[in-house]
Amino acid sequence: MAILDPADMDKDLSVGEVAERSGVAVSTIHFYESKGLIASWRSSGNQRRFPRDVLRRIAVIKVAQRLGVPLATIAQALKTLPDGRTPTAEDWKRLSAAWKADLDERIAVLTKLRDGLEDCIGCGCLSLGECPLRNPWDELSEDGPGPRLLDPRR
Amino acid sequence: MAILDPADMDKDLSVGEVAERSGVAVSTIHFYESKGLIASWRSSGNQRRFPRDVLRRIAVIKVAQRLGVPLATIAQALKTLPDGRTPTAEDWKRLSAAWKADLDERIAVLTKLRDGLEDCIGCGCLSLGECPLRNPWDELSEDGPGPRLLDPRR
DNA sequence: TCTTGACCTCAAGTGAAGTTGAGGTCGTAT
DNA sequence: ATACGACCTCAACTTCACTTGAGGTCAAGA
Repeated sequence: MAILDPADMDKDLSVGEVAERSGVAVSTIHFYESKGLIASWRSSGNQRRFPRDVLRRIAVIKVAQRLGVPLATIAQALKTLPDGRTPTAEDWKRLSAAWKADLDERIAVLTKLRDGLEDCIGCGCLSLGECPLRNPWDELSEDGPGPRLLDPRR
Repeated sequence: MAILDPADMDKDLSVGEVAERSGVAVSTIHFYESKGLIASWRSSGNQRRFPRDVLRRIAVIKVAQRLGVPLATIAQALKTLPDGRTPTAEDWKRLSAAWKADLDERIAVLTKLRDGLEDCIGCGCLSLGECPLRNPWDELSEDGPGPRLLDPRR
């Protein structure tokens, strides 16, 4: 099938077309479908057919991944949308704002870690109880019992 | 054996003692040894005995991990030390300075990502070619062909 | 008709950083 | 003498996000 034939512009997409247009591998698309992140119907010959908005869904997934959001969380977020619809601009605003908060948190943790490291490079002590890098239980990062935010790569 | 008997202060440590004093699991110590991060000799009864400086080595490993350095890299760094000695304050200064650069880089990437996201939350476009979040090939993070720094969780 | 290419399913492999379990040994306290 | 805890090895399992491979189907072009 010719790619980008103008007459086909509103037709659903095969898995290969989705792969080409979204930049992800075919196997990844299968995988996302198995995880419920995207959906397809089947042609008479049992081939997947994707509505065009799958491209936007994949875009959202990819951006969320760059933000460090795990696939399972992305899947959950997408399921909160009415009818499992593809995120509108409004939906995206809500989702991305939430994810941005996690990102902020992670940046804050890493920044504190860096500052602690800066203080510590000179001393070379690494002494337990004195060195802020040694035990994660101080203000460097709220750890210990209690709720835990998005894994800050501790 | 009583723990912390003053008479034993200069003896080598069993794996259980190392675990207790370093706060890592026994299985983790086995694992680190298998990866060449630490070393031990064996007692007459085939039990591991660790020189005391293993505690400092483990401290270095743990801090490096918090910085996001993969174990394989830590292992390599430790091997660059003469005789595979445990890092001195001077060694630590050198190693941690290098790792701090990676950390800085990661923070910079995440910060740019956040800024891009901030600009994008309002628009909700996610349009390829316009949205800075969509393609990682712009100044957001130097990708594409060429050397690649420490994986910025793309 | 035959071959090619895109597609299908399902199972298994990858790598990081360990954890868990089975089955066995060592040494000491009772 | 025996029980107990700490130790031993080795293999297999875990999670995440996929990739790879084997074996099979389907439709179109030469």
